[in-house]
Amino acid sequence: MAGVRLPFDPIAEARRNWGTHEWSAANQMATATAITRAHQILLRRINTALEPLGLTFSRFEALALLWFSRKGSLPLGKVGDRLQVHPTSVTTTVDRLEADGLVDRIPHPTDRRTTLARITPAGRRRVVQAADALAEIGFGLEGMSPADLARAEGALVDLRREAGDF
Amino acid sequence: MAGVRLPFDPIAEARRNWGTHEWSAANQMATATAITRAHQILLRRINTALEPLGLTFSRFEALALLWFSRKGSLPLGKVGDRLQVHPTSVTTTVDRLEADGLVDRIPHPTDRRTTLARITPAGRRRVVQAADALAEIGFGLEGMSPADLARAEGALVDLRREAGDF
DNA sequence: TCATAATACTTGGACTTCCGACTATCTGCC
DNA sequence: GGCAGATAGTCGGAAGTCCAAGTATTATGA
Repeated sequence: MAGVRLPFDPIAEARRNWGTHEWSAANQMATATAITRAHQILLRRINTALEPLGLTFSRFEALALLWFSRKGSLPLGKVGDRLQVHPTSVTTTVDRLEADGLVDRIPHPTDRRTTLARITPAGRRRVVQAADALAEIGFGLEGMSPADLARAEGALVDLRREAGDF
Repeated sequence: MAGVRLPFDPIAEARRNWGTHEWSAANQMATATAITRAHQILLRRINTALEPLGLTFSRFEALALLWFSRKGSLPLGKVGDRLQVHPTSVTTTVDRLEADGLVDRIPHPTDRRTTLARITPAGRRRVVQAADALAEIGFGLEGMSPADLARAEGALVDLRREAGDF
């Protein structure tokens, strides 16, 4: 809805409707749009690069999380917390990874409610290939200078922290 | 996959695998993650705020685009171009808006292939309420200072321009 | 002129995400 | 000890996204 050179009237009308918020609201709208578009671009490029490997970005994120973990396994709930997604999404994602033999489910040693997702040797090989493929395309961020990368990351830190991302 | 304090070994391992890309790749991964998380946070807050109005962010975006347009109507293809979404998504979105009486489909005056989506009076009333509701929550960006808003927007400009967003 | 290519939109299918509801298990406190 | 409430994961359903394929219409150029 922006990115989209907005004609003149609408902005004025929007400002009238938004009352005293006008300035911040307009800026927030512009930034929200920019983040949304950037995410769309990113996701499309990343999924395209991952597609030959039979992965999607969300499956890659889960696999990489296990890869990065000390033991190569994590409770499903922890995966959801780290990736900030709903428990249901974790179930689906792990289902797919398990069907492809990249991960398996094992019971938690002491808590019988808990299931661990564990990366398999095939999963480790695959995630390395995927990381390679993503590095190749600059994680979808080609077009951003090193300075822009740092600026974007820095500007988003407060939002993420305030939302409990870390 | 980050946001997620990464343990030590994995980073070193990733760097070995990513060969000469190490520096930029690590920064790109961090930024890609930041954008992804920011988008998740944003989308969740916005959809929550819009839910009582029977709208979602994508439906709001389409409705706002028509609201902002000079004639209150646009070809479906144009809507997709502006919002950077697949034609199929436009069809679905307009279907929903039309079912709710916020938009209607009318034939293009000269090109019979083309269909125009036109915002209805009810649609105009609804989009104003929605814009209000979003201004109320700062478009999901509460937590970001004015300086951060500008920084984020500025940092993402090149990415979007290079990807043909505007 | 008229066949071929391009454009506009829709349909069907696959994938991801979320929410609400449900089962199983653990924890805490009377 | 034992029951109430919290926690872990899964299932069904709704919504969004995309791709591939199909129909209709317009544009191109030999």
